[in-house]
Amino acid sequence: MSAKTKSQPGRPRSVEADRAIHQATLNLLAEVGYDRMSIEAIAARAGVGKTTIYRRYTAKEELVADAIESRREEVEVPDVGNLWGDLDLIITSATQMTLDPLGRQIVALIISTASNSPQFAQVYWTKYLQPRRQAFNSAIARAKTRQEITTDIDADLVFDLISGIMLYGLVFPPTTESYQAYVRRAISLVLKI
Amino acid sequence: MSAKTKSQPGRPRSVEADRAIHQATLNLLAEVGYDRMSIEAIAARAGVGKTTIYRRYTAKEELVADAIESRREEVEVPDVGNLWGDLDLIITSATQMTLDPLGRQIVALIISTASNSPQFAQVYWTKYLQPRRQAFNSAIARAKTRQEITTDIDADLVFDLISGIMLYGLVFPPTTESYQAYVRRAISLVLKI
Amino acid sequence: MSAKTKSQPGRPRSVEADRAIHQATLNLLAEVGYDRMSIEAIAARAGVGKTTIYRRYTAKEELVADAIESRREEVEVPDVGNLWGDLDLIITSATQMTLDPLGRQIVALIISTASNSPQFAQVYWTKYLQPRRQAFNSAIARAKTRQEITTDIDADLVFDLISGIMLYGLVFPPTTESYQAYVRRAISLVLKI
Amino acid sequence: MSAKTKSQPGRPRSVEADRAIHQATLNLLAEVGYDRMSIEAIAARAGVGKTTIYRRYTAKEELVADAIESRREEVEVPDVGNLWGDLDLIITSATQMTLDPLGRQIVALIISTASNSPQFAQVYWTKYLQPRRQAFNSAIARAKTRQEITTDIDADLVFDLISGIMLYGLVFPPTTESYQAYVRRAISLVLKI
DNA sequence: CGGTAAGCGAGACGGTACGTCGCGTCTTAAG
DNA sequence: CTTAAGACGCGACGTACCGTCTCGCTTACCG
Repeated sequence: MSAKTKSQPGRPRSVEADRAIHQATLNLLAEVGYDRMSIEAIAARAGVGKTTIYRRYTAKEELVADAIESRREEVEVPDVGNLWGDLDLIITSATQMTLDPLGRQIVALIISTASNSPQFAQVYWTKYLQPRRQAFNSAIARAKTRQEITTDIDADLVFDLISGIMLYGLVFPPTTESYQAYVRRAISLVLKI
Repeated sequence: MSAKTKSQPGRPRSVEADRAIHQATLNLLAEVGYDRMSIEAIAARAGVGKTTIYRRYTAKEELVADAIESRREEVEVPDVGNLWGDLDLIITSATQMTLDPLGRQIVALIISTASNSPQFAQVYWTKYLQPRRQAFNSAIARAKTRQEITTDIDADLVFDLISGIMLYGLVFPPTTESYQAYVRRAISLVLKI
Repeated sequence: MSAKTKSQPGRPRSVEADRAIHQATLNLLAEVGYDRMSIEAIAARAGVGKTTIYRRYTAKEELVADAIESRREEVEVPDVGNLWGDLDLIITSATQMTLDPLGRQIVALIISTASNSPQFAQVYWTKYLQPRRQAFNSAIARAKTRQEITTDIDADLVFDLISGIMLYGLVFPPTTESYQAYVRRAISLVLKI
Repeated sequence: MSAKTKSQPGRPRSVEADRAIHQATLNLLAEVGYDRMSIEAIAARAGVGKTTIYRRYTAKEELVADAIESRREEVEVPDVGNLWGDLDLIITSATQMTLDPLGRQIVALIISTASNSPQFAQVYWTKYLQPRRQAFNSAIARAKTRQEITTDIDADLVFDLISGIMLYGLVFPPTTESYQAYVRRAISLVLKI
């Protein structure tokens, strides 16, 4: 008895509107950034009444979090055969997200708001951090198998340290070397290799 | 004699107004936070016309950066005789900044905006990070002298890693242990001690 | 059936707001006069957002012209049986308008602005001048019937002359006699009676 | 001995500044009109500090009245040998004042403010009306001498009626004939010629 | 199959804050 | 003691969005 799809009375919410709202939100986020992005502009861009947005979301945060979450985004789990190859892929994948304007805005937004807004922190965690942490754990496990790493390491803490330095490097970009080189140097130090 | 202090024509800007604006800005920042803080309210609180603020700053960022910069803040360079004692003092000093509301807001603000605004990044760097980096370097040097540390380490990079994990821990607070314990564990790992 | 009353989409404009705006405008006009009357004050007095006013009117002139026009004002067409009786009523009716503060302000405003603003001139013409001109024409016609007047006169031009002297007398009030006496003297001269 | 030119202590007021202020005031009056003309703009245009203006005048009215009064303006008293010739000259002289922008603004200003501001009424009276009234009186007197006019007329009242119709014609311009023709027709009627 | 109930676009509503302009006063140093 | 310059506290400007509220009009389902 699938009572799950119990239909409510009245006209159902339009999925077209959902899509249009998500799209408009992401476009505007990329173009003007979170702060300068007005609900009014989103509604106009999506060709939708403001009511239709406010019926779905009570706060701008919710709206944007949902829009970000709706983005299809694959995090590939690489296995190129050696540790540094895997790590480079992970770093690159994490970094290239900041290359298009939307990615930059999303990162900036997460940094800005994650600490205040569980909303965003959650989305960011499950959507971006979690998959990469898993990929990282797998890479480390494989490296141990290959005996590239012999010592016991706290993979989670190492991952956090690397995430931390990457975050820090975005906020205060290194001046004497490239971002990539800087991060690689940090990883070396942490992994003692 | 250089004519540096060449006086401009016209009535000079009021230093009283400067002070009042700084004070009102910091108070409101602590009370309602950066986003909800209106220029109008600052002017009212400071007993000053809006013009007087707009004459000095073209953007809210500038105003707040300047107000933060104007705060007298001593970063003591501790020397308690052993490495962990020194490190604990540094961590604590960095952490306790987030204890009063103003400190919390300032940190949140820096995290929020530093990546977008060179303005804030610069202030944060010279006012908060730089002194602590120096203190850290001294502590490491003393530890070497005492032979608590024998290996050669890249103190700057280590400092960045620690700063990074502290930042990361603010954005995604650890769930299974205290912030302090989390940071100590990370430092241990990085310093291999 | 013509589709004249084709209803626009969206929420219709509030007639309550219309009324409140008119009333507040007239009150403030009477209290402080046109120049010192701020849109902000009107909005506050009417319990209405500034936007609601700016949505309806692009200029203060328009707003005030509309408010004045909305005033119900009867111009009685007198017939007391002889010419001078009729004329006195017309003069009095025109004059007494300046007795309450609102009337004074409206007259002052029309005098001030009519030459610059077709807006006001039009309102004043159709609302105040036209009815009186008609009343005057009727009075003259009746006087001819009664043979109080024998010569042929250009009633419109005479009316303009009288209006002119009344205007002139408001701008440069006579010093040696009353306004009413001054106007009567002028009418005598023009009508050669 | 002539203590008239008793010199005050301190620096005397600059007559250059006086002239510059007058000139700037008249220029701006012509360009943007009385209402939109700001003291700040006058000071800037005149190359003068605001203080210098406020020291001389306490109100905008005073300033403008003084500037207008300072204008050199000749009202010629014509005598061309017959009444209508004289009258035409007077009408023309009065009318052509409204041809350049400054003239238009001055007339509009006088109409606007004369009834409220004795200041302006006085200036307008002595500077513009009085001379023309005298010219008119002379013309009438000469016409009597020439026996162009035989009846006794109240020249002052007639002048006021003509002034009135000219004012009225400026506020509500005649639509079926020229201003000049309209005024001539009115004069005919009043003078019964 | 016709009624009922929610969703929809549009856009007006009372507000708050924006950044600008001008007011009339004041404070400088220079003359 | 005046001057040019220009900062000051203040009040209003006209605009942009906020989140809420009507409108007339679809949609769907349910009895």
